[in-house]
Amino acid sequence: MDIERSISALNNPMRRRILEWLKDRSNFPPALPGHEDLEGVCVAYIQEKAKLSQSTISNYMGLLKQARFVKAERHGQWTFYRRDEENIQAFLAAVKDELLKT
Amino acid sequence: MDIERSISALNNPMRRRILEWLKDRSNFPPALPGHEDLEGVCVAYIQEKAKLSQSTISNYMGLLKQARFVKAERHGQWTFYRRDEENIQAFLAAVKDELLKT
DNA sequence: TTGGTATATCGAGATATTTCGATTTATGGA
DNA sequence: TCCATAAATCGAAATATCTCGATATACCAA
Repeated sequence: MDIERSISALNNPMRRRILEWLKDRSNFPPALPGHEDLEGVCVAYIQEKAKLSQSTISNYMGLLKQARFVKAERHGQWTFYRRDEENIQAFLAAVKDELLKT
Repeated sequence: MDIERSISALNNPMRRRILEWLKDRSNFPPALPGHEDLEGVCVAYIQEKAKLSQSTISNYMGLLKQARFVKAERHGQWTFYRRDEENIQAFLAAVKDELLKT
C-alpha cells in the first residue's frame, strides 16, 4: 500500500469524481454491444462525462490504476475501467491507521 | 469539512509525519518551564525534529491548521500546536463516505 | 524603551502537476 | 492489406507546490 501515491491520486477533484461515478455503472451510457457482461466503463464514456481531453482522462485513469483504486481490463480496442473495491478499502484502513491516534 | 483542503494538506510526507509525531508529546523535548500543563508543541521543537527551515515548518503548520488537523494555541511568544482528534476523525469519516461504495 | 526570541509572512527559484493537442500504438473490419 | 477507431504516450505551456532566506510582527525582560 503506497499511501503516498494513493493520496496523490486522490488529490484532484475530477479523479475523485470519476471514482464516485464508477460506483454505479448506470452513471454512464449502456455497455457497448457484445460487452454487456462487463462491469467496467471505457475511457471514451468517462471522457464524455468529465468533459476533459482524451489524453487527460487516459492519464487520470493511469494514475488511479497505479494507485490501485481501479482495475483495467482490455477487450479489443477498448480498455474498461472499474473500481478496485478491495484496494480502496485497504487504502482507507491504511490512512485510518496512519492518522488515528491510539 | 473541506475534503479538498484536507487531502491537499496530507499530500506531503513531512506533514503526515508531523501529524504522527504529534500523537505523542514525548516525541519532543520536555515542555518549556511554566508550560508543563500544555499538550501542544512549539514550532521550534517541530522544526528541530523535521530539519526543515523555520518558515517551511510555520507554513506547514498553517496548512495543517487550515485543514483542521491541528489546533494552535498562542502563549506569549510561543505557538503550541496539537492534534485536533475530533476533526481528524471527521475527515476520516468524510473520506470513507466519499470513497466507499454503498 | 531597547534588545532578544518565537513565529508568521513575503518574495523567489526549483520542481511538480495539470491539461492540452499531436503522435504513436494496438486492434478490428472491409 | 489498408483504414478507422480507442487508448496510450509525448512534448509543452500554464499553474501550483515546495522550500528557502530575508523581513515583519508579537511578545517578553531588563
